[in-house]
Amino acid sequence: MKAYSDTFVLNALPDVDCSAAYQGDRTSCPVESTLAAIGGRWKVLILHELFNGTRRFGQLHRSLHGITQKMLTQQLREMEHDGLIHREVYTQVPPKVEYSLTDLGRTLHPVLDAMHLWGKKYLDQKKD
Amino acid sequence: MKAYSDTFVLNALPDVDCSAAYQGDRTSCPVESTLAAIGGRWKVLILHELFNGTRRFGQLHRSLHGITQKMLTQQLREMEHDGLIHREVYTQVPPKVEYSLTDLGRTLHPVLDAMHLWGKKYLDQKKD
DNA sequence: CCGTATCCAAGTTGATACTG
DNA sequence: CAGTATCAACTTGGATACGG
Repeated sequence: MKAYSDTFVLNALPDVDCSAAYQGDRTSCPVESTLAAIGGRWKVLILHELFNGTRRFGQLHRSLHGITQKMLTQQLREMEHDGLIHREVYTQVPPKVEYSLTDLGRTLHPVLDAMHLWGKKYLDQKKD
Repeated sequence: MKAYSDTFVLNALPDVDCSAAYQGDRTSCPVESTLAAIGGRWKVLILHELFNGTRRFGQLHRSLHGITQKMLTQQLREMEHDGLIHREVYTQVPPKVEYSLTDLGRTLHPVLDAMHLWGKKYLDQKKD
């Protein structure tokens, strides 16, 4: 019980009434906001790509095996709207569009890192 | 760019090919597994409750304003199946069922904590 | 008290074809 | 190259009623 209390800032959680988060929108609870920002079908994979550097639309399309153009555009637009990524359009023929992380987007790294660490432990444990 | 590289274990991410995660199931990438485990409509709120202690079904139902019995049962069953929570049935009349976090469930704390911290920063920034 | 069963509305994702 | 547009399939969540 006390195993985590001195390791993590646990009582950061209760300072917002997350139990009442669903009156109206889903953003009253910060955890829900984070989930909304990265919870899309492909968003963490897109973030993973962009953490490795700037990418063109076509590059992302080829890297994220199985994604359709529609979904890629849609997820990128949402992340741009949320301020996580930057979209740079080069007016030329043929067109060229580059996507990169914003400063805010880069601050997601510890979140993804925590999720990655837990996921690995979880997958290991499931083998038993 | 190097702002985070010495603060976090960044290159934990690329050791699994997350880009190819969607061939077959959605669990090849550890980050996706974590998302699957906590991504339900009410799961982080349920976890939040259970981090504060053991709860009866009715208690959860009252705390999570707006949740239906069907959804509460469904989310609890999924989390039980994933090994995050423990379900203790007391065979008595009227029936009594208690839910609590497992050890694995408790290890989610740093994840939720990271998400909570980021969400707060995100919500603050959106006010501008 | 703690559920299950059924039905339905809404949202999400995908397949496919087309365009500046 | 980097998208849009349209339609169909699938998934999710909720309202309601009933049961041990």
